[in-house]
Formats: sequence, structure tokens, C-alpha cells
Amino acid sequence: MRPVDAPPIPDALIAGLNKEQTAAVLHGRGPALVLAGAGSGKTRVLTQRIAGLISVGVSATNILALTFTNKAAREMKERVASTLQTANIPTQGQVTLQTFHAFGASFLRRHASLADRSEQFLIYDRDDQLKLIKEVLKQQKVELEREALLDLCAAFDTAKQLGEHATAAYCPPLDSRPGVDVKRLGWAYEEALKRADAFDFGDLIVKPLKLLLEDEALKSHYRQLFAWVLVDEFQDTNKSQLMLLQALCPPDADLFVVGDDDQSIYAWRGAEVNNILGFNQYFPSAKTYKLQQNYRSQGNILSAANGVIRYNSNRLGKQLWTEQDQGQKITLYTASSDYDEADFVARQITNLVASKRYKYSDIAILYRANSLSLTLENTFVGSAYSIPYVIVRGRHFFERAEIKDALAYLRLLINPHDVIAYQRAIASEARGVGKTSLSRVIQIAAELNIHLFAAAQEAGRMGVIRGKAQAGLQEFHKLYTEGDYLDHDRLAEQAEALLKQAQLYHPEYLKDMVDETRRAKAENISRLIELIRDFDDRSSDPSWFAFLEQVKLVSEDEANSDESADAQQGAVSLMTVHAAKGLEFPVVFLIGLEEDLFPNARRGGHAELEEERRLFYVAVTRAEKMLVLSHAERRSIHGRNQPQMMSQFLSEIDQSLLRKIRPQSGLRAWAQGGQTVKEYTPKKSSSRPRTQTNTRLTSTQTHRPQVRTPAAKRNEHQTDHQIKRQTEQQINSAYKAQAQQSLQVGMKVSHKTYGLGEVISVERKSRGEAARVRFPHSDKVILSAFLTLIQEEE
DNA sequence: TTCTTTCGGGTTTTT
DNA sequence: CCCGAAAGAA
Repeated sequence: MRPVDAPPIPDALIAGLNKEQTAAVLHGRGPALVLAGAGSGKTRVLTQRIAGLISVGVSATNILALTFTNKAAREMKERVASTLQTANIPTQGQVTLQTFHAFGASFLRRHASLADRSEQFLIYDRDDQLKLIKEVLKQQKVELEREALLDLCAAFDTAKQLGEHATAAYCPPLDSRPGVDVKRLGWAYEEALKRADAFDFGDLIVKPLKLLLEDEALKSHYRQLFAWVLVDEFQDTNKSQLMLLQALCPPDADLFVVGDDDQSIYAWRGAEVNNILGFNQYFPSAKTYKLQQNYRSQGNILSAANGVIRYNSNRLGKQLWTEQDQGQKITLYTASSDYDEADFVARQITNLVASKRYKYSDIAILYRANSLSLTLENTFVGSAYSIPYVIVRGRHFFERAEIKDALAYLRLLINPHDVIAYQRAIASEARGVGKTSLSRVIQIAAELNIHLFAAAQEAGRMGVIRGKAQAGLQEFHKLYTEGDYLDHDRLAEQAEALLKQAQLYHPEYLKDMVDETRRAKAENISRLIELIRDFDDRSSDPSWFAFLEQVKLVSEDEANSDESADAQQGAVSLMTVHAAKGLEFPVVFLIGLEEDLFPNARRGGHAELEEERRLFYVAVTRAEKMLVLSHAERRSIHGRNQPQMMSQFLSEIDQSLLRKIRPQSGLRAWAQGGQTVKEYTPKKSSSRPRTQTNTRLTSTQTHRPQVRTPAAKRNEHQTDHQIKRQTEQQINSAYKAQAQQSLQVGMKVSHKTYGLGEVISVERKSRGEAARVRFPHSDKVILSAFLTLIQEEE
């Protein structure tokens, strides 16, 4: 990589690297593929490489580094900066270090007019996308049921992942339906996006790709500008991302990609393992480097990982090794139930922390599906333990209804063409504008090719919309044309004024101690305003479109990293295996290792099973010192307690690496009893000598047959329904008989799923009386019959 | 148009 | 078992 007469690379940059890492960092000109196993110092190689390029005189502005997550981009930015500083390397300009999608977005902002959009275009996420497709179908007078709608959306996505527009979408089952023409719908969808001045996620890659391919001058400009391209997590690229790279990089370009075929876990969103497996076909002069020394995990953990991944056939083949000790054996716990599993995990964590060898923040609990966190949470906050934890869950905050509503209002500030936002904002309040009037406005906007506010006015003038609806629309427009927000300069103040005036944000509810949901709503919106304020402070050029782009491309914990860093101090991390990628922890618990759960039941064929196995491999290789695996013999799934089979991955591990544990006999007894599960109370902590008497308000008395004959199984669904109905009737009558006198505000109750809570109000529902109960993490309205009263005696 | 009830499905994973 | 969407009633 050294241009002639370049100064030698400072020793500081390769100090401490092993032979393979050094070779990769010092790679010369031309394409390179670095196969970097888990924990082999992949990020280090990338950062040292970037620093090295700069140290030999490559201008930072000529370097483009692409990652998949914002977390990775941010981390690498920091590490490059500190490396350069420590090694005392002067720099000019900035390395372009972004996610693929962020890169695509900034490319499109720069060339917006070429792509038929304004510079302020919005990004539509999956939700917006689905709504837009629904709108398109309505216009095209095509009726599709929900499933077909999802298929259509998937077809559009797939087309874009393959480097085409939605007009090339392909879905034979839909196409064969009378009146359905997928390609035509794809065309209409593209038109609708254009009219809404928006791009979907796929567009952020495809549109730049198309622009580069169509415009030779543009292409050579970018090829010159980004003469040095680096890609992280290359195994996760999809076809269109590879094509984009090919457009940016001729076959002999200085393209440096790092990845691990064994950690490719995003096939479901179009990631193409073959991109890494066949890298040498796309870039024939590529040199390959393998990093196989692992610095993260102890021997046994690595052996387990190697042992399992060995069963995959479609891989380049690496064998990780370490200089570290074998370490302790891997624990395998066979739990009798999901409750038992959670209790075991909680007990282990308590002991680990009590032993002072580990802090809470050293510990992570990983699972295949988000739903598995629930039992853990209840156990952690339950009476027996008190374990601090954080759930690492990407975009949760932005999925909340009130936040989406608020964002819809904000989107309209810069984009009066945004149909999805327009509909959402109008529907967020009862202003007398219903579906009928809304679709008239949208239709007029499309026909006259004007924006939505103008269309609404036009509708009024034409007399198509009258009365309450017209007044409501006018009121809504006033928010924007003569609203209070106009008095403010800063984004946060604008948002606050607009949302207050729109009746969406009521700061006075922040102190409302009676209505919990109301308060939570106000708190969330106030938090959104804080996020905007932060963005305002931090950004060099704050603008609404930049903020809204960040909302779409950056997940919640990344948006306010300070806060989440604080939160994680002294807390156990709970997350899905996908979310754990790229992270490491001294202690890792991997739970729910059961057939159909992990590997997941949705795996159709062989390829999917291999992906599940890679996912398992990723999970195992997160652990540094200690790995605890568990599976449960019974687990309640969708409210039904089912027997579970042990995951096949567990039997693929060399059994001599495992230390197997089972619950004590007492615990097994209750779990097998089916119905008695509800009676179980975790062992009480000795520090709280409070006596608790659990009195069930009602008893369902219904026992499902323990053994199911094939005939019974055939009718299972019906039977279950009948039983359910019966049970509900019993509950209702039992409730009427006795519940009334026993539920009062302030009482402590417990619920099978949510754990302990306090009654904050009692409400009347058609099915009986319900209580609003405050649980540690949420408020729920629950029928009294499903609550167990806890009487405390001092 | 809107509130209420019923029904169906079950996001594995996310830029 | 819980949630959201769709259909039905005021």
C-alpha cells in the first residue's frame, strides 16, 4: 500500500499484532479478503489499516470505510482517532466512515435531483413501506389479504436486495392471481415513493448503484474520490451491496474487506454468504488473509464453538485456536421448566456476584427470540432476587404509538408530500376526519399532483369535503401555516410547540400520578424532545431531515449512547443473539436451547439450519471465561405449556466439555404437575422475613387431559377453544360470586406472567371486573380473575 | 365517524 | 396468553 517515497509505517501501528494481523495490516495494493474468526482482532486490523494508510500519506478524504451497524461505525471512528493520536500521525480531512445505508443516504442527498427527490427526502422504514403499499393497492383497486401484502412487500425488498427496482419484483403466486400484476404494482410503488419524496431502505443502496452505473462521469468521480475502500462484516453484504462495491471499485481496486463466513446471520434480509465465499471470483487478484488466533475465549469455549460449526458444509473452513487455558467446563443446565431455568440463571448470577469475581455488567444473557426475556425479567424483579438488568433492544422506543404520532407531525414540517405521516398525524386525534375524507384528499393530491395540504384545501373548495371533516382539516393545517412553532428557532422548541398545540404532548400529565398510561405517554414524548435537543446541541448543522434520518437509521441505544452506557453500569445485559454480535462478555448465559426455538422452527431447509448453526456459533463465541447453556423440558409458548426437546446443537458439542446439571428433585416435582406451576413461589430471600400468603381469588378447576391421543390431537384446536370458553365462564361466575369484596386499590397482587404488582385502580369491563395493576415495568389492565392476591402480614 | 368487541396470529432476527 | 387489526354497533 506504500506509495513511492512514503515514510515507513510507524512501529506503533503494528506493535502487539500477531503475524497474520501484521500481514493483513501491511497488505499492499489491490483487493484483499481478511477472514477473521470471532475474537481474532478484526476491528483492530481494520483500524490499524486505516491509520496505516494515513501514516503513509494517503489522504483521509480518499478513504471510505463501510460497516453494518452504527455501533461499529462509531467504535471504529473513535479507535482510528485515538490510534492516530497515540502514534502522533498528523491528518487532514476526515475518513468517510459510515454504515452502508448512511453512506447511501448521504450520496442520495448530494445527488437528490438525479434520483427525483428533494434534498430533504425522508426514509421509509418497513412500517411506512407497508402502509404505502396498502395505499398503492387501494389506488390500483387491488385487494390483497394481509399475507399477500407481506409477500408483495417481500418481493419488492428482494428485488432491491438483488440490485433492481421494485418494477423487477418477482412473485409468481401473486402474479397468477386475476387482476394482479406484480411488476405494475412495483411500478406504482416506485411512483408512490417518489410522490411521497421518500426512499425505502433498499433504495438507499439500489438508487446510488443505479446512478453510478448510468453515469460514467459520476462513477469515475467516486472511484477517484474513494480510492481506498474498506468493508467490515463483509459476510453480511447482500447482492446489491456487492454490486455497489463493484461500481465503486474496479477489479484491481484497493478494496479491503474483512469478514467471517461462519458469522453470517442475516440471510433473512438478503445477506449473501456467497459474496464472501466467492470473493475471489469477483476480485480475482485478491489476496486472502486468515486470522485464526482467538484472543477472547478460553479453550473449552472455543472447542465447543469449533465442534458445532464443523457440521456446516458451506464454509471456507477456519479453525480457531487460543493460547489461553482450557478454563472451566461449560455448564449445561437441564431445567424442568422455563421458570426453573430463569430461577437457575438468577441463582447463578447472584452467586457469581456475591463471590466478587464478577460484576453484573460482566454478565450477558442471550436468547434466540425476544419473547424469552419475559420470564427472566419477572424472576429478576421478583421477591427472591433483585438483579439489575437492561434489555438491549434496538428500536423499541421509536415503535411506541405516541412517538410514531409525534414523528408523523415532525415529518410534515419538511415534507408535505408524506402520505403516511399525513394519515397518521390526522388520525392521531379525533378531529372528525375519517377514512373517507382522508382517501379523498390523497386521491386529489395524486390526481392534481399537488401536496396534501393543498389537496385538502382543494377538496374543500370543490365541495368534496364539507362540515366537520373540512373544519378538522383546516384546523390541522393551521398548525403548520400559522402555528406556534414558527416562533422558535431550535428544533427541540419547535417540536415542543407543535406537539403541544397538536394536543399530543401534555406536559402537565408528567406529574399525573393517577393515570399511569397518560403519564408514560407524556414522559416518552418529553424524552423525544430531549433527544431532539441533544441532536441540536451535538450536530454541526442541525436540520429536521438530518434528525429524521438518524431516527430511521440509528437505533435507540445508539441515539443516546451516554444514557445507555450509564444504564449498563452494574446491570446484567439481556439480548437476542443477533444483537450480541460483535460484543463480548466474561460470562454468557445462553438460554432456551430447544428444538424449534433454537434452531428456530421457521428454518425451512438445510441452508436455514446452517444459518441457525452459525447463529449458535456467534452466541457461544461471545463468552470469555464462562459459558452456561440451558434448555427446559417444558416451556409455555403462546400461553400453552409444552414439552420441549433439547436442541440438536447441544449434542453437537463434544460432551466431555460439558458439566451437566439438573434441578433438585423438589423443583422437578412441581414442574411435572402441570397446573401446580402457578403455585410455585421462588425461594424467599432470607433478608426479607415477611410472610406471604397466596390466596387465589378464583380457581379455574379445569384440567386439561395430560395424555393426548391422536384423535384428541386432531381436535386440539377446537377442544382448546371450548375449554377456554368454559374456563372463562367459570371465571366469570366465580368472579361474580366472590371477587368483588376482595380487590381494592393499593392491594398487592401477582400475575402469572407479569409477576408482582400493585392495584392502582379498579375498572369495569364487559367480561367482569378488571384492575389496573402497576407491575415493575409496565401497567396492565387485567381481569381480576387472573390475579392472585398477596396478603402481607407483618 | 368512533368506540367496542371479536378474531387471528404469533416479528427470530434489523439497516 | 397478549396484542393489533378488522368488523360491528351507537
